[in-house]
Amino acid sequence: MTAQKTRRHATVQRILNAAAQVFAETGYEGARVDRIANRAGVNKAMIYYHIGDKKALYTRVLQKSFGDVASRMADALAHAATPQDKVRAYVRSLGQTLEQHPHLPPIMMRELASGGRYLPEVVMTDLVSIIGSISEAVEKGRQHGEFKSIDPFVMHLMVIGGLSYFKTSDPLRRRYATLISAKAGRLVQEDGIDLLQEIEKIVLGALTGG
Amino acid sequence: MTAQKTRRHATVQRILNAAAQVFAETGYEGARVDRIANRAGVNKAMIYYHIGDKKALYTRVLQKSFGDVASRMADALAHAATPQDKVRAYVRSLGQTLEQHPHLPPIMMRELASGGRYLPEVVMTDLVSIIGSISEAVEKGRQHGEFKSIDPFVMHLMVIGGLSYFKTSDPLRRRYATLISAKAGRLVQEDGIDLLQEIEKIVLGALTGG
Amino acid sequence: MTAQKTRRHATVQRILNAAAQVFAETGYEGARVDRIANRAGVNKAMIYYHIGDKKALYTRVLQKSFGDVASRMADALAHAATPQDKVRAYVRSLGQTLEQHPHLPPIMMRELASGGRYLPEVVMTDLVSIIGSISEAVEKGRQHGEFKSIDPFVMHLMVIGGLSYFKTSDPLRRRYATLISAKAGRLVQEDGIDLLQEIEKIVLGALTGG
Amino acid sequence: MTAQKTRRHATVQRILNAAAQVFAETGYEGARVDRIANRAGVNKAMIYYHIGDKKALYTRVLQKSFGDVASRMADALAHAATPQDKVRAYVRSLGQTLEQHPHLPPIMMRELASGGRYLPEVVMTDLVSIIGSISEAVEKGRQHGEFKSIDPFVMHLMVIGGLSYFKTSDPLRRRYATLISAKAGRLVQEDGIDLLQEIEKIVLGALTGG
DNA sequence: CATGAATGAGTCTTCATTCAT
DNA sequence: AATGAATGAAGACTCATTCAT
Repeated sequence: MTAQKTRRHATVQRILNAAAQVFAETGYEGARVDRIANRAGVNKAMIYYHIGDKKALYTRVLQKSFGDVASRMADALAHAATPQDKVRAYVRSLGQTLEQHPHLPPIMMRELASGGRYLPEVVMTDLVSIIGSISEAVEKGRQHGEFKSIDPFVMHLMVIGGLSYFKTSDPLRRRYATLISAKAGRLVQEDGIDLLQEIEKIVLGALTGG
Repeated sequence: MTAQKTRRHATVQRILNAAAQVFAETGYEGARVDRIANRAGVNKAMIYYHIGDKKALYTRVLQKSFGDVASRMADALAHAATPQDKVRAYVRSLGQTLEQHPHLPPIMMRELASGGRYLPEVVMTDLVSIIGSISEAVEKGRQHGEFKSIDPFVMHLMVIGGLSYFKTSDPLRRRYATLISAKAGRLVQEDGIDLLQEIEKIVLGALTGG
Repeated sequence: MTAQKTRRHATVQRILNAAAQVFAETGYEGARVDRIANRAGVNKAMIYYHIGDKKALYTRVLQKSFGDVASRMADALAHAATPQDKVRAYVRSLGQTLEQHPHLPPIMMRELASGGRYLPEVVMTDLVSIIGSISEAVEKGRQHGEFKSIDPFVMHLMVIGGLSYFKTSDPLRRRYATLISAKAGRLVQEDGIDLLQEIEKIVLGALTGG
Repeated sequence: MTAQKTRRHATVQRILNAAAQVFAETGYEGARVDRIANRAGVNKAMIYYHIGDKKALYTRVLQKSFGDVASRMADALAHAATPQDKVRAYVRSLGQTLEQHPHLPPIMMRELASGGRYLPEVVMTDLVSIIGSISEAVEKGRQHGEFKSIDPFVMHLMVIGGLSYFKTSDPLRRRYATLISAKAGRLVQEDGIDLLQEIEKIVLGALTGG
């Protein structure tokens, strides 16, 4: 029984991982169930057997992925003391989570692009709770006189949007590397760029600056 | 003859506008040629006659849309004198262009999400030139001692990403208005928010601050 | 325009006829849209283009077929004067209609077998109106003292059921011809049997007899 | 060993009963092996283990069901003395058997509708023997001068067809009760109708009547 | 130019059947 | 015997694209 349960769980995980990849690469409409099955190394019918139809599969992927973002963020913020630390932890947590779930930015961006057509409420709750937490930190910093009055929602969108755009523009930056270095010179960094540090610098600069 | 040319031009424009909308709403894979024809009020075969297949249609939409972004930006930067003015003009130009072409953020985000699969080089050239211009302005400000050392590429991604996320999250913000106000309180602004001013504040704050 | 309309109409008719055959032979569940398209000599997608999905196609077939039964019956009864003539016309009309639409008995029987799962209300109205008409005739005959008191609904079920069973048992009677003549002897008639006359004899015998 | 045999037998019976129901409700093509297994409360693979594939299962159901009809009929006719009694016993036996095996009419009707595609010869032998018996009775009645010359095969089809149509039309009569009472008035009876008595009246009326 | 009809290659989904444990 | 997992072959339906008029 335990052996069977383990086997089942492994199959489901393989399916969900493959699905996350394929959905990220091609979007919901472009994703082919066949392709997901192939990449997961399972028979296509097994997806329907273990999970359900394409939409159910997509929802499972969303829940799993976004749930992880929220729980990591909650953890990170809980371990930070001062507002400044919380802001740093916030940027760092987001950055690390997106690093470890490279399918997240594409999926999030497509969801937004389609008006959140398939986004289940559970996921939305997670996302809103993140905004709530960082807003709270910014507000507290303002009350303590450490921070200037900055709109935390706009700030959050710039951070998450900037991170997403950076991550997803990677293939383009590689493909058009010569074009870019010709037109934009040394200003566009190589992989070596410490993205999170730069974002942190901009955010804290705006919050604390002159 | 001229009358015919005008008619033809009008038809093509109607098709391109309809296509921009549909591609923005549903993405390339989700877009249906039938739907585009319907929304343009033309017979489906006319799309093939006037423009070509779905891919060609998509490329035309991309070129038309992104070309406009670049030319407006060039214009805006040319009329700004100081580095600070240039940064303000940059934010304002981007914001206004996206305001007038609401299909742009979704299309851009989906393109990035798919690794720029269909992005033609012409478009890429436009995008890179924008980055080049703003980088130049930032660098000049730094040399003048007005600006701190901020990575202009990361800054640009935060601006364009923030704008895109803000625009495209509108339907979600409406749909989950109650959920949002419950969890994130007054911190999430209503439509009244002056988005561009907030972004400007953050960017200039980071560039000039403390 | 007229040429196109004619062409369209012809295609639709070919589809409906083929569908009636295939639904009769194999039932709704057993029918293959591919097979219907083949038999109609049209591309499968044309069925969806002209009519709709499998269910819509089935409904169309039912309406067309049963509608014909009802209108022929109304016609036949209108031209009969006395109750006895009406009963004769009733049997004859049913018999002839089923003769000309050999797919009707199988379809009706399967519908009944499945509890009328797909039977649209329009069809039911037709069927009920037939029962109403013959009931009226039987009642009138009873009031005139020509007929004994016979339940017209049961009588109708025996007539329509008997006709259906006779028509649909034809292939079995052929396949097991030797078995039948061995066990049931001369009592089971050949094709030469005048079915309608026999039914008429039984019905009128019961109505007027003894 | 005997305990095991009993267990096995019970399982097989549960499967056959469930299968009879499901085949009756949805036909062979519409029946799902999963559904049969569920309704029987056994694992799907057990059906293949104990009985065989879907077709074998269907054949088993047919044999079991129709075999019962024939043996009950033989019994009933054996206990009837006069031709009239035999006709009464015939109607009554058929009616009671169908009452106790409500899945029989749907299955029989579907078989006929499909030309007896899956009907095994054994079953056909049973059915023919019934016709033989009643034909014999009718013929004897005619020779004794009690009966008029009525074709016993047509009569049988009307009886079995009428019974089948009555039984299977029950759900439709319930669903469209208001429609029916509006159009066909009091003529269509409630459940209280004594169907067998009515059929008997019609059959004996035709056989003996003036 | 314009339109409705036609086509063929998918794409999702289901299901009878078998396998491993 | 019994079970859950696995498989492969359809089958319904869609859609980009082309054709005839």
